[in-house]
Amino acid sequence: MGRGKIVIRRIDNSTSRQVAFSKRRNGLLKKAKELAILCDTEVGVMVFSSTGRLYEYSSTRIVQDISQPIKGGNIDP
Amino acid sequence: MGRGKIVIRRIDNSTSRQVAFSKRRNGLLKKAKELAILCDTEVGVMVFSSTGRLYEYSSTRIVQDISQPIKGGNIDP
DNA sequence: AACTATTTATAAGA
DNA sequence: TTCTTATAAATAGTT
Repeated sequence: MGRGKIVIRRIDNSTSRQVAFSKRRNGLLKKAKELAILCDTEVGVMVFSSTGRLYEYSSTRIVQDISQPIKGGNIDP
Repeated sequence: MGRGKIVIRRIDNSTSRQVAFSKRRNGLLKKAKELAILCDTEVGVMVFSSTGRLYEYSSTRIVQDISQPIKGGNIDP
């Protein structure tokens, strides 16, 4: 999908790899969102950069939901 | 990316929605794998069909890893 | 499931 | 890093 065909293999050049990461990460999250909306399904995507930064998408608030104390539960007294 | 442009909104027709789900789900998983390989990063994708079936991709074996007892740990004595 | 016209994503370059 | 553009790739509609 670009000026030239590429093979799917680790990009050696660090700068090129970073640029590709930024572009493709955005593309992946966009696709995930489209899939969830168009097909009315649950989709979750997690991407970690090499520096450990998290980029994510989820069609529902799974993580946020459990971050709240459970009423009458035994996790957060 | 097709014969006609579409708007990103739930596909009403059940058959069309199922077809789109199959095509786009595959596309998303492919993209996730490409991102992980090209950019040497950790990527995880989960997709649930409307019937609850799971389709997933992960660049590393996060879930499988913790399914094994931790040596000297306190989880599985 | 296969086919293709088109749209979309994106590689390379500025 | 952001914008541009040529081209590869994904996919919508069709068969």
